[in-house]
Amino acid sequence: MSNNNTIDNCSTCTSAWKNFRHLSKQELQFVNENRFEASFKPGEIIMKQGSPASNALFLSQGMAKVYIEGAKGRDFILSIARPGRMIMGPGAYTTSRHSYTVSAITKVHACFISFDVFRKLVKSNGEFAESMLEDISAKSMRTHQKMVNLSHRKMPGRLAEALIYFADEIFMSDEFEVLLSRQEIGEMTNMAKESVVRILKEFSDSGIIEYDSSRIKIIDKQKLNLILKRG
Amino acid sequence: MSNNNTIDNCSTCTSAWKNFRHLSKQELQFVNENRFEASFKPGEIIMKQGSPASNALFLSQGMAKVYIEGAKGRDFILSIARPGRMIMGPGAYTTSRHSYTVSAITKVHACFISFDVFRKLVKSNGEFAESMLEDISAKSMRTHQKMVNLSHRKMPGRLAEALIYFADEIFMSDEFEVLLSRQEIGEMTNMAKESVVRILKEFSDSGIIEYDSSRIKIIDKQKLNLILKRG
DNA sequence: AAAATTAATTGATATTTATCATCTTAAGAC
DNA sequence: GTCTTAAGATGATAAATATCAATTAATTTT
Repeated sequence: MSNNNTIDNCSTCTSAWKNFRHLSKQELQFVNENRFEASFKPGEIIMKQGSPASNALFLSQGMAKVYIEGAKGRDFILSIARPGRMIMGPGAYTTSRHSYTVSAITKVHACFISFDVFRKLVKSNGEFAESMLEDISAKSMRTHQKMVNLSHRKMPGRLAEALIYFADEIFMSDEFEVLLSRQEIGEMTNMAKESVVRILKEFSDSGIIEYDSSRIKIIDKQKLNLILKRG
Repeated sequence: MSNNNTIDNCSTCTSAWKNFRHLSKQELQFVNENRFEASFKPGEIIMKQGSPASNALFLSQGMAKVYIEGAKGRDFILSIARPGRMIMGPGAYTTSRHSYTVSAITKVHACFISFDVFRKLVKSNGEFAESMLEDISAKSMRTHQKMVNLSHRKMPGRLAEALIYFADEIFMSDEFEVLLSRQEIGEMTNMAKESVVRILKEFSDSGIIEYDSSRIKIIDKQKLNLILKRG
């Protein structure tokens, strides 16, 4: 009764959020009954900054970019979203507006879970509430780290950080197809697209990476980590 | 039974955290029984990054700077803490280490509340758990905003932001004694101390502010807001 | 109050980084 | 497949910003 996209049930879903382990069968069933699915093509917007934050988002397939739309049309990419992670901005508990935009960078299959469900579970299930705090705290921690890194490091350090982020946390491999344009890598590292191109070339010239347009391979991770450390 | 420093009880404390309103009398009493107080002189460290995160911190008097100690001794000031706000970094729910350092910039009287108390209350009181999420979300929101601002704005915009932050959120007046050195203002806005001096002077020359070393008065807030908007 | 230390200021200069213009290459559209 | 458009690459230049060196206030210590 399921095609290759539709998800039968949260309890059997392989991409289910790990924090759901704190829910009882009944609670998980409650979640299951209050979710809906949708598919997106690359480039499509899944969640729009400023729109009412009525749902949390979970990807079951594909990847998306999470970004803040700043003034004058300048975007700031916060992270790349993948299955298994909750996508719920701080707006959910403050302004009730999405605090960032999420758009698909591959084909995406997504699950929306009503925020009312979360609210209810947080109030009634202490373990779950705590796990929510843990999740949000972990994100906050990364944000702090990222802010300091952006502020204290020069371009090579910032780009090195992004490459290591791709390799270790997104693609789980030292060789990968970036999916982001140079422009977008710049929006992640606070660099002009031309600077991304130039420093990528520098890295290539000094044997740290090899690349062929969208395919990047980290050759000398030690050196890359050194650049990261040095700033 | 109380000198000018000691606090009798959370229920009568004028600086008590507003989220404690979600607690029952018994729960508030529980908090009250598990807190301890301490005083600090300017410059003293109240909470040290990396040390075990066993307590949440509340100021009952005075102000402190909250900062991340980055690599190579470079600090990054996140915010100025004042009474009425909870000071608990994301480390509390993740690494169990303080994720930043807090040090007094005036005489400070502070209240430490064991983190176990919070953990217990979060699990047993859904309203309180929700209010914790709200508090943390609001902080996270600001952090996002700050990160984008630091990345997208040039120095005048960043300094304008800091001045407006001081006036509107810290000193509640357009004229104030900064308390932070030029160096520290730089650590907040990601500028070299010399650049802080120069842009402060620019603002003064164009009639936006007046200043005499540590005392700053905002004359033309409209223009300052314009600089903020323009970036 | 004199001495010593620290912070603020200023000017000169070097570094970092963005912008602009142009060209090339790759990817879609028909 | 050719045309069109978007992305990538490169060099030249300008703008933003940090660093260095020197000087002048402040502040603290003695």
